[in-house]
Amino acid sequence: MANIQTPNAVRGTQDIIAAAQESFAHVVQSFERISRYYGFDMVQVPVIEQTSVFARSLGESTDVVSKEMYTFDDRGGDSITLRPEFTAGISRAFLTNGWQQHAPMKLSAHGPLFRYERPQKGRYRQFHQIDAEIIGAAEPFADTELLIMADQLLREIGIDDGVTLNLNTLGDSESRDAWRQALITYFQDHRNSLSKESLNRLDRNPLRILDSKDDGDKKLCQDAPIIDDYLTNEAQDFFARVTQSLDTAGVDWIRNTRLVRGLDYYRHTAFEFITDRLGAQGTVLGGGRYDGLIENLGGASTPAVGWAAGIERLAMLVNVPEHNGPDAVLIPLGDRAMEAAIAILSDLRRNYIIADMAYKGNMKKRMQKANIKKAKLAIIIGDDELDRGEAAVKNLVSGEQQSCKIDMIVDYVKKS
RNA sequence: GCGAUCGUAGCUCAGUUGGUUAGAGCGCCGGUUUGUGGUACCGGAGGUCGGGGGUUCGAGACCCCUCGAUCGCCCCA
Repeated sequence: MANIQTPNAVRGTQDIIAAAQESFAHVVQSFERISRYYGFDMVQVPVIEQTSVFARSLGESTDVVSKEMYTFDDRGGDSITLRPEFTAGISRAFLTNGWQQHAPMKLSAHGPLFRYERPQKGRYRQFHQIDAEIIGAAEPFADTELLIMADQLLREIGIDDGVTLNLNTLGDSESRDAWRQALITYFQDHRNSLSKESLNRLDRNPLRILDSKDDGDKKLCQDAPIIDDYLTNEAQDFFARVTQSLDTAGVDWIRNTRLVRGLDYYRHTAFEFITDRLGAQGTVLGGGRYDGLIENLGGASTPAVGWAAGIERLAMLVNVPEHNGPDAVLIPLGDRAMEAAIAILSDLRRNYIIADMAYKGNMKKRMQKANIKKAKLAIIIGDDELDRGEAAVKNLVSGEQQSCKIDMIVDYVKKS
């Protein structure tokens, strides 16, 4: 062997097989199915976008934009960014393709995202999300529909009992700005008791202080102004209609007045489905309304709502039952038998029977292989059987063995 | 970006205050069984102890650097 240092996988990336892959696929498949039921169209959007797509929409001062994006100049000198989230790219697609004509549009997507963060459990540099957006709908029903859909998804993948829907409103721009100002004033007055991190947040993202895990901050937040006192009548009404519809639909939720979202574009409804089973990475699905985003990208004022969920995080909570082994494993012995086995194997598979072949080693090895794969039947073909036009079929669960005409094997396997 | 813990065989781990040829279980390969799996018994292969440097007569163990993982902060899905 050449003395070459094998390159490692890039930090924060992972290779997913076996049970983890099963769980991952289960989440994606459930999402695809459910999004069809809810009338969403799947979209594919690029993994790379012009950097400005994200810089303008997420907010220049957010952590995602200011220090977590994979940004580089391509060979033509354009600034390109690997998408750190879906919403901005989908909004860009909405504008550049003239999809306004289809509004309101219900779109869903899934795929890899990239953020340059310190990896830990449930947090990776290449990670994957499922994503659902409704663009061009200002009605509270759009918010509700997305939440009902999220709730159904979590139920269907079987993790709803460990996850709680936290709901809040950030109000319209007017409410949000007034509240934000009141918060700044309040925290300015108490800046001596703020933690170092929160002092930092005071300039960049004061709403986030409400999310602080520092005990001193938490205490301070109890008496901080809450959004309810700053909501306009319209904003109040909007939120009331969302919560009422959720109750109508039987979706459980709790009000969390300290829930704010990290990205600048959120207005009105903000929500997170939170679990305590993933340590620091408790948010499993999150989103809200982003009425201002499309304008930030140079489009006409367009209301929109959406959410995204981390596939890895969901997959870690999911319990996928071990899938069955093949219905049959062929065990040919000798060259003639091999040819016969290829014919049988093709025949089985064309009849939608899960089948495989053990073609290495001696008889014992091949039987072991069939056993390890958890096959129901082993179909043994040697020269003796071949001469009689038969195969020996052994039931690996009961241990019983019978012979079967080769042209009857498909029927035989189907019946057992 | 900050703090803590960790990194020994394919996997999970043991390795005493630094002391000869670094161990176990599982897995893998072979045999008991040259056409019959799961069980059992016997044998075997497999390690530059994450990487680099240093201290020492001697380093898997101690020190420094580096890479990676995990946990927390931060951030977020």
